[in-house]
Amino acid sequence: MVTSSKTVLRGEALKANVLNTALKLFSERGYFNTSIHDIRRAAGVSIGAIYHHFRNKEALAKSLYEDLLQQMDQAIEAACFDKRGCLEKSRAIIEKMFSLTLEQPRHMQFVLLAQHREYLPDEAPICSSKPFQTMKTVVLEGIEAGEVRDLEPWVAATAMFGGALRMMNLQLDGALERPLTEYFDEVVDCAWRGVKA
Amino acid sequence: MVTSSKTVLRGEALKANVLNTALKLFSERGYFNTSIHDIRRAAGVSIGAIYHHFRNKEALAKSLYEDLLQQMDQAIEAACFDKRGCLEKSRAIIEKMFSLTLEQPRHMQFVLLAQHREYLPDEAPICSSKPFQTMKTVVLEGIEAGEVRDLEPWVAATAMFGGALRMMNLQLDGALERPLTEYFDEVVDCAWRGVKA
DNA sequence: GTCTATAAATGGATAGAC
DNA sequence: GTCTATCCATTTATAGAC
Repeated sequence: MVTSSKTVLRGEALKANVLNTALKLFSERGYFNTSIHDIRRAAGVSIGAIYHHFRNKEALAKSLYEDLLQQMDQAIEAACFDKRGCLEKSRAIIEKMFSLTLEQPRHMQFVLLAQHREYLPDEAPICSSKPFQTMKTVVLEGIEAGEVRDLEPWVAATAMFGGALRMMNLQLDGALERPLTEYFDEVVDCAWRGVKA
Repeated sequence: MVTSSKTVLRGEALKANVLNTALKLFSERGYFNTSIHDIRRAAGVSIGAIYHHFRNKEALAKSLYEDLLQQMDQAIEAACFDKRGCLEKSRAIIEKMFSLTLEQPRHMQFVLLAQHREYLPDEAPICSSKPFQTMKTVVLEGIEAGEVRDLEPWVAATAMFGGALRMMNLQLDGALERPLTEYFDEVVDCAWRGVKA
């Protein structure tokens, strides 16, 4: 994905390089601590090239954010595609989110932790984004199927996934001694005991 | 707390007014979308007065952040001071955090959701702050007392409080139809079923 | 499509009067 | 302790050559 700085990129390849570089910088230092000049320098391209591909800095961030949200949603949908039942689907979702947090911490940092509304004023809150809707739906179907107790939908969803999301938070903050995946079974077990019928 | 703009404040009263104004703007628009000039205008004071009381913008934010964290910790400690047992203490903590979220959403937004390390580089991650340590300790004591299952400490703490924290998040994002406190009993019930011995 | 140079504005911070 | 005026660095974005 990261292309040698010797190679002179053009067109779509250059655009992809800008996106990768921007994601790296945004997730490491934050949106406001990253200037267009920082991206220009790190990507080895010119200001003009960046503004040719993106209307402004905000559009660049928006493109990144929406791409990553969509990728995350596809990963989650794919993970529970062949699973049946609320517990199995929830397990698959948490397992996938945990592995993504370990494999692509920057992506997850940028998507989950950043306060996007500070620089993307028109963006909906992350809790109403597709991946989070998917999680809520899985739990709702569990209630209808009688696998999950008849709880208020938001309560049921946060009880099922809230602990896992906090653990991802801890991993990204460097608070955990062992890699996230080693806590997986206990996390799912606690959440399921909390909501199961 | 908010003083009339007609009143000309001086000394500590002026300083307090600057802090209140800064908190309001930081929590509404974010740290980077708030300039010193914005604070000056909204507080009805001069740039010079602000820089007399605070070394720079970062020191102002740091003062706010640490004050609020301490207030939150005191509120939590006070809430479970006279309670006995992990369940009762956890209930009291969540109840207090829920009411704070409703009464002082800006404070909680600034303390819990903002990415402080982007502008306070030397600050520890929020998960290692005093209030979060208190929550973890309460659960740990529950394990030692045999009230809570023998879980990995981080898992136990996130299972007990992760759902509640997500619910606070939803409230602050305006996703909930009813006020947070109405979900209280179900939230605590789910969390406790997840961890109890 | 990509480059360099530069415009235009903003923001943090200081100086010095009162 | 507070004020006004101003400096200087940085940043986003544009213009125009290649």
